[in-house]
Amino acid sequence: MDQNKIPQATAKRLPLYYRFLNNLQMQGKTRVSSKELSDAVKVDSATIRRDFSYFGALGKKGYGYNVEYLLGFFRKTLDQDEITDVALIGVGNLGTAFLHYNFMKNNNTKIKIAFDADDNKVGQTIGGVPIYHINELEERLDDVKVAILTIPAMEADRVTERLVAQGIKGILNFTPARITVPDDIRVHHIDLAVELQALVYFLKHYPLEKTELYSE
Amino acid sequence: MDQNKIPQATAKRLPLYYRFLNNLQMQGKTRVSSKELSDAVKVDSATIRRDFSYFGALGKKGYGYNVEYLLGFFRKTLDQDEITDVALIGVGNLGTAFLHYNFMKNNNTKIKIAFDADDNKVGQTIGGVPIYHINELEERLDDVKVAILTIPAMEADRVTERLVAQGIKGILNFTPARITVPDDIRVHHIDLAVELQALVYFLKHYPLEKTELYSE
DNA sequence: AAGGTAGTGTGAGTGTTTTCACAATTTTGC
DNA sequence: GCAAAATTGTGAAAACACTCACACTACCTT
Ligand SMILES: NC(=O)c1ccc[n+]([C@@H]2O[C@H](COP(=O)([O-])OP(=O)(O)OC[C@H]3O[C@@H](n4cnc5c(N)ncnc54)[C@H](O)[C@@H]3O)[C@@H](O)[C@H]2O)c1
Ligand SMILES: NC(=O)c1ccc[n+]([C@@H]2O[C@H](COP(=O)([O-])OP(=O)(O)OC[C@H]3O[C@@H](n4cnc5c(N)ncnc54)[C@H](O)[C@@H]3O)[C@@H](O)[C@H]2O)c1
Repeated sequence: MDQNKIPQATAKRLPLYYRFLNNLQMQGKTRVSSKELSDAVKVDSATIRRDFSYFGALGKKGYGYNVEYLLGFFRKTLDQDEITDVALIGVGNLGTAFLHYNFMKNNNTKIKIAFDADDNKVGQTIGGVPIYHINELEERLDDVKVAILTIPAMEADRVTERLVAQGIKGILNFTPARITVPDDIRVHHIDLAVELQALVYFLKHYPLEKTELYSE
Repeated sequence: MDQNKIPQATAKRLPLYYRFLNNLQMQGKTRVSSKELSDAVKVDSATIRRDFSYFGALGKKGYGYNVEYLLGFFRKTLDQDEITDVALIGVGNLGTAFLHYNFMKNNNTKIKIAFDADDNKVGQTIGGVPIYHINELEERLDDVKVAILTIPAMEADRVTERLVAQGIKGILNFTPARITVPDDIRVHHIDLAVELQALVYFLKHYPLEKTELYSE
């Protein structure tokens, strides 16, 4: 839809910039430099300028960026105006935490509906989100296009297939299973155990001196 | 300590390989090819071979890799023999989920101790992990070197400072705050709201046809 | 209204990661 | 015991990402 000239790495940082700009605005700041932004979000200032430059000249030389303007620009770019509905599959430990949180603080996504296989959970409402039985997936999902997967790894492939059949286009997968999907479905894996192990590995094997290695 | 010739990107994939090899072994498989691994973990087979090659020649041409041998090798490389103790700070929605889970299924990390500021939580034990008051951090932390941060963003910087003062070397930060640390402390951010927003952004703005874009 | 200052936008350079593609080698089946 | 099949390990190329460094310009101060 847009020019997909924007590098993947840049796209991943946009939500971060957006959130920080929001904070700035709430604090009443009207201008900001790439240097200040850099200190706050821990991304090199040249990288920030480069990132912004993919969208054109948003700043002013010798001045910096106008917070209001930049924010307005990103709001449009990130489609912050329309809310994207999300379905959550699996109301266990993690799923429940997400329902309570619900990603609504300056965010454009909202968990609208949840599913679980456990009859004790079905019928409840957590954080304002109704929980239905997974058997009702096909009739209840409507046209939700994004799903968060927090079910046991064993179930992941089977449920994924059903989600895809219902027209889901994006999946945020918290299970350790690397799920298989058609090419036009986007899956982001967040594998918390791997993240923790990787952190430990880096601590043990990498020179822990100078040059903080940025977050991801 | 080790030769840090291994690329960052490779290091992040190691735990993933390790876990999958474990599964294979439990299924009784004795050999595996980079192609099979590729299908399972969704990483290009050439990338897998390259990754392995940093550790020397682990496979045999025309045959593949011996699961037992490879697993043994990674066990040593990833220090799976010794368990790394972890502290969890903030026993709220997310923190509680982590305590219940505790990363112990084929993993080398264990949450050993938790802290919270809420007196109602202090004194409890969740998933076998005792919860102490954050005021006791300095006396109770012992020589734990890794912390998981699941407190409100507002508190992040203040608590981080205390953690660093106590000798913490690695932080897995789930708060949206980009915390500031000395250069020799490693921080990995996992920003769930950003992940979700980025997924939505990709769905809307990137050609959703062919070529699945790899996870992480 | 002019000179100093701050700070962008970007060309060019560097570093990192992925992918291609194939010679080398072992296994497998006959 | 030989030919075909399988699959590694890696040089080389391509793709991607980050950073340097500076010309340029808008703002600010006096
Ligand atoms: N909790 C953590 O800290 C943590 C950490 C890392 C990874 N994970 C992964 O996240 C996933 C969820 O973890 P959890 O701790 O929340 O597990 P959990 O067991 O607490 O929750 C799983 C939920 O899914 C439901 N469920 C089971 N089968 C289902 C199905 N077919 N359809 C719909 N719902 C179904 C269960 O009823 C349960 O409520 C797991 O794959 C786990 O490996 C969790
Ligand atoms: N829950 C989610 O799904 C989710 C999603 C994205 C991001 N996050 C982030 O993760 C963090 C935790 O989220 P949550 O939902 O678990 O919040 P929460 O409010 O449920 O839990 C926070 C816990 O930290 C404790 N706490 C507060 N100040 C403390 C201090 N100084 N020291 C020790 N403990 C302290 C509180 O008592 C509470 O138990 C937040 O920063 C949140 O923005 C959460």
